[in-house]
Amino acid sequence: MALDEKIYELRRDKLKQIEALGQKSYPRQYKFTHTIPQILTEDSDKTAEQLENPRVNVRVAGRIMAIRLMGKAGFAHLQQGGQKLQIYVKKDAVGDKGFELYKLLDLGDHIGVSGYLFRTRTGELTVHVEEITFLAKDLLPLPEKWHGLTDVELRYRQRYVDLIMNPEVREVFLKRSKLVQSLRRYLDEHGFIEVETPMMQPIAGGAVAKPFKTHHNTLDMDLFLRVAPELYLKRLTVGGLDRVYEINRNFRNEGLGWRWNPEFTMLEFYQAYADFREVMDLTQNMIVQAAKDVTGGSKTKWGAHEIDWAVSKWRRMTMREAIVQFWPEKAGAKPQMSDFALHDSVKALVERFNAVHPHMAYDPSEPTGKTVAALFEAVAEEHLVQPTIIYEFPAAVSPLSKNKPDEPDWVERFEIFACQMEIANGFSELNDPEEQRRRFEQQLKQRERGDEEAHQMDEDYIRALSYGMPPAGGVGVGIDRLTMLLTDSHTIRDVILFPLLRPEKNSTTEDTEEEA
RNA sequence: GGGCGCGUAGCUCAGCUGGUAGAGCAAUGCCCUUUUAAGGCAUGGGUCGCAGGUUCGAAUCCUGCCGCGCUCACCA
Repeated sequence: MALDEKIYELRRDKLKQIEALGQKSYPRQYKFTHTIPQILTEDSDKTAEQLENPRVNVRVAGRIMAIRLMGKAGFAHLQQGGQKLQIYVKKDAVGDKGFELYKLLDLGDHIGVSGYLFRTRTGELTVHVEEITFLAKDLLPLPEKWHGLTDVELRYRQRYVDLIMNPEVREVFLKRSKLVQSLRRYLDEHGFIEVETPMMQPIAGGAVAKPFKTHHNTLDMDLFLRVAPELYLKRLTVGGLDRVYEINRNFRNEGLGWRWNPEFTMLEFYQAYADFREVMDLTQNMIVQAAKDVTGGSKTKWGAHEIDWAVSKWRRMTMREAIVQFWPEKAGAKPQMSDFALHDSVKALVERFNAVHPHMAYDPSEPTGKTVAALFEAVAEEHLVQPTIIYEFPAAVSPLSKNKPDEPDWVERFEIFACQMEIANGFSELNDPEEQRRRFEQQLKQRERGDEEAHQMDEDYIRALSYGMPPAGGVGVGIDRLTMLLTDSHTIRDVILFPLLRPEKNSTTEDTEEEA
């Protein structure tokens, strides 16, 4: 028998002994007067004398995270809400049965105690226990108290244990929740309504990405998990929902990395009668407000960098300006604006860049605009640590945005970068159905070239646009990445509670697969 | 998918040029009525990721596989 199985059996045995003492093994509820965080905020400043007169009586519940028995008395630390409070259990105070119960308790058990607060000889705020109530048993041993749980794989697989042992993990997810709250509040206050659109779609549109495929049995229909809600949200602006947003999951069947998880959460919103500049400003203000709501200030730490979210500190430049500004000296003279217009001059830029840098992928048969966008990522992205707005994107990588009136190969689109990550993407929405059809047709040509990520034709979307979509600006914001920025997390897996992992060996899922 | 690294007790980790497995915490028993990484004495606990190979002998060397991490490529 494995050690943890032995401990499991031993603890089941103790549970029976606890029942024999008259305690319920799995009671239904516990009426508490205080939470542990509450006691710590209310009573941490009180002196020993102040706690004696008048006495502060408390009933609190928590999980045992440390326990020390010393003959006929003992201490334990209870944890609740990520915080710990010490309890003192004396045989004289809890009686024979109460002390028998105390001796049967293990690390990880849930108990409730009633008693009064006092300070120990060393000054620690402690509950002098008069009654212990057993609440639930931990049958499996918790990780070691000093080092805790550090194995990265175990932390992701058994996030419940990670959350018990590592308070900073709890903080990250509390901040993530605050972030989403803040974004919702901001949009609600600006007259947006929240909607939910299909995650299972017959055509996976709205972004350039490989979708996951699934199947509905009764309808005998192949479906895709959505890569973006975009086309559905814009159908809603056609329907008269002038300001809509959705916060939900997108699924992209692509590589994993520190910035990429196959399912990720995105905020998308659309505002009728606004262009890309107006939603750009709105997004910037919304993010600045969110940083304030989550962290309490306008500056946050990310690794060695201090990120200043104050609106006045944001930089704005066009994609072409960014390539010029961050062009590496080793690659020779900085590009001229006119170099971005022609296939051959762009090719020359790539060759100059690749000669002195790790090679960026380059396919001479791809549209010139696509190469420019790739060149931007290779040249500039790593320099974009402070919040920066990059605007004016090539039309070739923007099949859903409006053209710049004076430069039709470029579109009214922007992205927000910080800490070398793209965190938002927005544009003046293309609402001309005939131009949209031409864009889809261009994408189809890229598909024929073998680009699996290129957009498919969506006839119903074009039909919707044909009923007249108001001019609108729309934006997508990566919630996971924004959480990373605001919590100093350096991998997306640290801001996703249950990141995708391969199935565990000998797991039940594997067994059932074999049976099926 | 490519490259690099890791996998030893429930947890955190040692284990040398190959000689048959260790510590701390956790666990079990005993002592201890203000301790706090409590302490003291004693005890139990291992398919050294899996499968082959080399060898008299493998946790250790070799090969393959599985899992994880980092990184590169593709993508947000």
